Amino acid sequence: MTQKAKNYWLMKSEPDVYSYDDLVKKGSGMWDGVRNYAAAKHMRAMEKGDLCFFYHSNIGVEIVAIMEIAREYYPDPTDEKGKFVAVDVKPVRKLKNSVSLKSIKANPKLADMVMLRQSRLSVAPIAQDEWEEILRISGE
DNA sequence: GCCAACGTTGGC
DNA sequence: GCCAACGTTGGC
Repeated sequence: MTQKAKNYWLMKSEPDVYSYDDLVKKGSGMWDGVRNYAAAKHMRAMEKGDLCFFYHSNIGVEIVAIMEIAREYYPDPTDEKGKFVAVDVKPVRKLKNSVSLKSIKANPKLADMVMLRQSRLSVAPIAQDEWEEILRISGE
């Protein structure tokens, strides 16, 4: 049974630390280690079944895949102070073609994306029309 | 490796 | 509660 996603997100990871292929290998993953209040706020708003782009920062610098929120937020076990949260994710599929930051910046429809306005934010919301535009660019 | 952007910390 | 100093992120 497929649930319709209510919200769309984007999460960044450095692929030499944790890549989409690592997530596929494991089957599912815990998204932990976020130490930024704005990012944590977004994670708290995530609902099971929401879809999320997997973005590779530093190496590649592109959106490579789609994943799904498999479990809503819970206290991040790696945060001793108990302030931050983690969510569980599972892979959905790789994009047919990765969407580079360059092509996002070049697209006027994507100029207002949160990830461009706040480039250092590791977890960002995506509007539905932005989501669809990125899928279109990726050749889906 | 550099540097801009920006979040966090700590003194007052 | 302000703000300067500092640390971190992430693109290039």
